[in-house]
Amino acid sequence: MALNILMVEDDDSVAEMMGMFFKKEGWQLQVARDGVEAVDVFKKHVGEYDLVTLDLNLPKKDGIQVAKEIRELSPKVPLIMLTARDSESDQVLGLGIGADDYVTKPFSPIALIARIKALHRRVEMAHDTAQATPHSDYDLTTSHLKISKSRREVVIDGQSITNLTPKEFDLLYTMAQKPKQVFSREKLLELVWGYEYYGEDRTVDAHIKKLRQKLEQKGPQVIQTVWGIGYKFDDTQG
Amino acid sequence: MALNILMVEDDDSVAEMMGMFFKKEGWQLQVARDGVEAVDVFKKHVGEYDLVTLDLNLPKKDGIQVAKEIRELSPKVPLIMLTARDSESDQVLGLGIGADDYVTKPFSPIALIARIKALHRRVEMAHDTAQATPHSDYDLTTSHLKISKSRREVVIDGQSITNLTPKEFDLLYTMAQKPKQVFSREKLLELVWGYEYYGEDRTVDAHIKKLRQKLEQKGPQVIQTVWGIGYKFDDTQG
DNA sequence: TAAAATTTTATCGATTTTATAAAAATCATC
DNA sequence: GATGATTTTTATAAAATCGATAAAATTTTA
Repeated sequence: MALNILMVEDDDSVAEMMGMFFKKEGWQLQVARDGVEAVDVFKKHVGEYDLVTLDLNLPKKDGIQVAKEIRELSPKVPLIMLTARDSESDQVLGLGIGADDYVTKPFSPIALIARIKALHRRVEMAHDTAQATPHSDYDLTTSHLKISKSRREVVIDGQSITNLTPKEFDLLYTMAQKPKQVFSREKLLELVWGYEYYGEDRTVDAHIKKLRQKLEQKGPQVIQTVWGIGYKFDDTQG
Repeated sequence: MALNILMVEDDDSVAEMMGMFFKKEGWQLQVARDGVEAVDVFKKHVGEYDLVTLDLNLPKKDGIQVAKEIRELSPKVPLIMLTARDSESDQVLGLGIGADDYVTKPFSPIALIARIKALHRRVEMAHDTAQATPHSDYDLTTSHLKISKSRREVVIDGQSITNLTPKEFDLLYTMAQKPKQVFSREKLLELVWGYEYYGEDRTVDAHIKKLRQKLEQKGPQVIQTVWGIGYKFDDTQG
């Protein structure tokens, strides 16, 4: 993941700090210091940025206006808004600018990086599935089950399951994407709950249990325990 | 996760409070009250701390200088800077010396603990290749067998073995990485069980026996006893 | 060949890990 | 805000593994 990021930020210290963290990740950073510069730079390199972060309070032209103009140039580029207060975040959402995420200041560099990775992963996945399943309702098919992300529905041996909770669905989908691969509880926490979540390993167990309950009413055992390591999805046996 | 943490903090009330919270987590806390003490303590116990938290504003020697000196002694030790909310220029300087995260004061104990856990997990994961996404299904192939670390699976003469315990798998993988090389029991204890483990040689024998049982049901003898020395992996004969 | 040393095998309690259920906390919706 | 659904935590039971020991088998050596 070698990202090219445009950061619109008037506070040099913030930009500089993020530059150092991005460098560690191997990412390129371009900084624009006010709204007018932001639009100019984006226009000149349209299509080149993988992601834009945008401060709401900017000199010369405010963040909302900049967001709108960027959206006109590139309707799909991932956009993260940086806002000073929660009330502003609500504003951003209310305005329907089409920001993909927002982060309130002050934020930790790690947190912003986590958000960028998560957002980028979402975008990549949407891209993949769009290519992979243009003719099918389902995003993923294995021996015994079919999964539709848009409908949040799982079909196991022809029987539909629509009552999975969000966590249950995400857990199943994450593991089913790589059948037979063993996922540690820590890895599942990172992939399903997100980098910024800090919970107990046992939480995963609890969700696995409920997921198994719902799935195994209607089909074979598809989630196996790998003792001392974690869990895996495999519906090719039994 | 039993961490040993060095907290460099001149405010006793902060240190004391964190001490209580860390205790709940089962973590060890060492406190240094000024910059000079910090470097002294770190130097004396170099390599022993899993993580250092460092206040930027310290008596005697400032946090930036302390960070630099700690970095020279241990380039990789996770380092979290604690900074006053409005001194962002300090943040930048602090981060220039390779801090891994920073937390702005005042912070809640829970938040700092969360950051510590996240950072520690990140460091652990960087070490841990077992959970990484593989390029191929198998990490290692020899005459009779293929080994997949991510699946914790061994295929011997085309037949899959998925019921190896963690120790059994690690033992096989360790030896199979260098076929024909003889490993003493001590060496295997070190490589598989770890440096800190002080156990009996016979333990290795017991695990070798169980491993052979599982493997030799489905294929040829792949682990040979080297009398008076130890064991080796070799599946080129038989 | 007999004795000594080493390896293999079998067994078992202690420890670690996982499953399950239920309580507590959080979140979302009206 | 109250209510119900979801998520998380906690407690305990159940299962599997680990590590030590000792006995049996094998190999070495005297």
